[in-house]
Parts: sequence; C-alpha cells; structure tokens
Amino acid sequence: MQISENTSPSITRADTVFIDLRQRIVEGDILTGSKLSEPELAKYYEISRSTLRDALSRLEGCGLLERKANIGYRVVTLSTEKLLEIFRVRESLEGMACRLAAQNMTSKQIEDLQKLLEVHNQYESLQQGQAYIQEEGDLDFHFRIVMGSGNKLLIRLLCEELYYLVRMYRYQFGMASPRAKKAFSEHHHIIQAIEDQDGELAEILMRRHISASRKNVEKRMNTL
Amino acid sequence: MQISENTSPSITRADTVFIDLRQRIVEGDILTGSKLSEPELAKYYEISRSTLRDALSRLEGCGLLERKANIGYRVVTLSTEKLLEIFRVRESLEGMACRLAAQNMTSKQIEDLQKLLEVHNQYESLQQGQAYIQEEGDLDFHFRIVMGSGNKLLIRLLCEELYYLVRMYRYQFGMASPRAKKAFSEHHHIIQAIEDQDGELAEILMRRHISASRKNVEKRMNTL
DNA sequence: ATAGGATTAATTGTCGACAGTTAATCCTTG
DNA sequence: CAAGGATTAACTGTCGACAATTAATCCTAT
Repeated sequence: MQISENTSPSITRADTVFIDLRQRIVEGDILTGSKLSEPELAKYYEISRSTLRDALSRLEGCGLLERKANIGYRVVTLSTEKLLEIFRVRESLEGMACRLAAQNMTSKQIEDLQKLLEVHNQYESLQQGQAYIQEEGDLDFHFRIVMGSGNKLLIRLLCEELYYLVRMYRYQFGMASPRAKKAFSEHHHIIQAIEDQDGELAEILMRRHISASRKNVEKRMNTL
Repeated sequence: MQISENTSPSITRADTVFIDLRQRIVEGDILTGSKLSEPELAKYYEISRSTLRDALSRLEGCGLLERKANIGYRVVTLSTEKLLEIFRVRESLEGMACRLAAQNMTSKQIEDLQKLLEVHNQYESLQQGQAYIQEEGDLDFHFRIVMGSGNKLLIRLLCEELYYLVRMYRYQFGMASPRAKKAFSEHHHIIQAIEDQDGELAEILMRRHISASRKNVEKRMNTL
C-alpha cells in the first residue's frame, strides 16, 4: 500500500553537511575564494571524505563552489562584474516568473503576499534604514512570486540555486540600498498587476524593479 | 613560474564517464525515467562506485538525473508540461542573451554567425524537411548568441545545463517542427537586429522566435 | 645568495568493504 | 487463494586505505 507521494525526507549525513556548509559559505564564515581542504573539513564534521565530497559536489551544482581536477574545491569569488551578471539573469527570469504568477497565483496566495508586504512596511517604519531585515524581506517577496509562477524549472533555478548566491552577495557586500522606499512602492505596484492578472505589466514592472537595483550598483561602481 | 591562466585540462576518469553518460542519456540510450544501478554501471565502465557517483552527482547538477536518498538516481522523465516550462525559461534567458549579444558581439562573431546561417540555408535547400540537421543547426545558432552575450552565468545556465535537456527532448520527442522556413527567416531578422546593435529589438525577436515554438507545441498538444 | 631541480610531504582521485536502508521473497494465516 | 508479516537479498550511504597528482621543502650549483 502506498502511503502518499511524499518525498521521503530521510535525511542523510551528506545532506546535513551540505546544508551547514551552504550556510557557512553564504554568510561568509568560510571565506570567499578560499580553498577547501577535504581532510580538514571531514575531520571538522567527523565524517569520511566520501560523505564530504558528496556534499561538496552538490554545492558545486549550486554555483557556490568551483572545482578543478586534482586541485580541489574553492569557494567562488565575488565581484561586481559577477553581481551585475546575476542581476541580468534575475531580470529576465524573475520577469517571466512574475508574468506567470499573474496568471497562476491563487487569490489566497496573493492575499498572503499582500499581508507580507504590510508586515515589511511596519518593520520599515519602526526601524528606518535597517537594511538587513528589509533586504531579507525583499528576497521573501521575490521568493513567493517565483513560487507562485508554478514553473518548477524556474523555481529550481532561482529558489534553489541563484538566491543563495544573491544572499551571499548581500551578506558579504552589504547591499544596503538607498532605494528602500522606492522598492516598497514598486513591490506594491507589482502585486497590483498580479492581482489584476495583467501578466504583461507584471513582467515589465518586475524587470524595472530589478533593473533599477542593477543600475544602482553600476552607479556606485563608477563613483569608486 | 606561472605558464598561463590555462585551466589545467587534466582529465579524470569521472570526467570521461560523466561525458559519456551525458550523451547516452541525451540520446535516449539510457531510457527516460529508468533507475540507474550503481553496481551495474560501475561494472560497465570498469570503475569503482565512488568514481561513478562523482559522475552521477554532476549529472544531477545538470538536471539530467534526479536523486532520492537511500533510493538512488533516476533519469529525469520527459513530459510536455516540462517541455513547456523549458520554453518559458529559454524565452526569458535567451531573450536577455540576445539583447546583450547585440551590445557585445564583435563584428567578426556576427560575420561568423551569418556564415553559419548561409550554410544552414544550403542544407535546407538541399534536403527539404530533413529535421535532424536543421534542428541541430538551430541549437548551434542559439548557442552562439548566448556565447556572444559575454555573460558567463547565462552561458553556464544555458549552454552547460539547459541545452542538454533541450537536445534530449529533440532526440526523444522528435521535434520535427513544421516551422522550418519561418524559423530561418526569424534567425535572419535576429542577426540583423544584432548587427544594428538594437538590443531591445533583438530581445523581442528572440522571445517571439522561442514563443512561437512553444505555441507550436501547445497547439499540437491540444490536438491530441 | 639565488635559481633550478630533486626529494619529500600533502592533497585529491580511486578503490574495495562494511553498515543501514529499501526492495524482494517466502512463509504463515485467515 | 489472497493478505500480511517475517526473512532474505540487493542497493545505497559511509568508511578507511592506497595510488596519482600537486604543492612544499631541501639540496645543489652557478
């Protein structure tokens, strides 16, 4: 007898190490560009190298590690150029996600999204300029829209891969954007377009929203 | 003394198995949805399970295999729904790639692309309706534009991951499109926009080009 | 003293074996 | 004879060890 379609959540040692390493890399606990010593890490986690390598190969699949034959794994290096590349990809993918979300999101999902934004608004009025919470909230917003697209490939590419890189940049580059107020208003307009089931407009607004962030980084880059 | 920035091409056993398995999966030699037996495959390639698992984990990163804990790897199953999802992602990503290509491609790259199209044209006039060569040529065209974007993240996502899935669908679904002539003319228009460095138009044309293919599949799906 | 090369150490790639989990087989029972 | 459960077999997860490659150290020679 089949119980359900449940994806057996049997957790393995490699899984837990994978998740822990991912967080340490994203938060900069393991330094950008640093080489990972397999014996050292295996000892740290008290696991064998085989298990560790299983976790490492998955991190490579997420784009957080790079590997060279006979040399080993390194944490990816961060650069403004790469960050701009990420913005371009996000602009296109999230634009599409937003278009699809406008077609596919249920009214309950939209309602939840609106509530989320109200919560963020309160935080914002409480702690003016507190970039951290705000930025995390921003990613929550984008996350939900991607989920709302219903496109599993989009969800995998963005939520399970690219967003970890994005969070890595925010942790380590300190993306305290001066666009806080504007960004909030843009979020509201995006939700409105989704509520109106206007996919075309929703895509345009999302692309502008992300494009503006990119230009903001470009501008700051040029003033340095 | 450093010789160069050369990415040491030291090939490993896992590399060769990875490449060979990828081809066998794409071409359907290993059946869609089938479970991979690690002992069996290791015996086939005359390698240990460790080495094999290294190759398998990389194939999972490419989206060609799926893995469940304590159960193993399976070849991804193909479906029309998934194919449509791929088209949506391609539409957005390749649209952006085309926009960037219009800004960044050198005149020599553009020239080569035009020559490629001429070659395809000759093939087409020679062998009317020979879908195979034509479809491969189509992917060549798209491949070069993505490369021309200069965005390494885009290149990785499309050329090193998604395009293998696309080729897999073409091999196994037999995507003999009735759009041959139209597609050729669309390619010409796209190149023209790139040559004019009109990124905005180039993106629109590429998106329409891919969207038309998607609609073609949707139409055929509804008639079944 | 330094540059170059040989030797040593350390790290990654690969292997085979055992442990834990899942699937298959067989037996029992209603 | 079918259904359920216990037993067996097979497979994946994990481990430690050896081989091949890379990095570090030391020695030699100019």
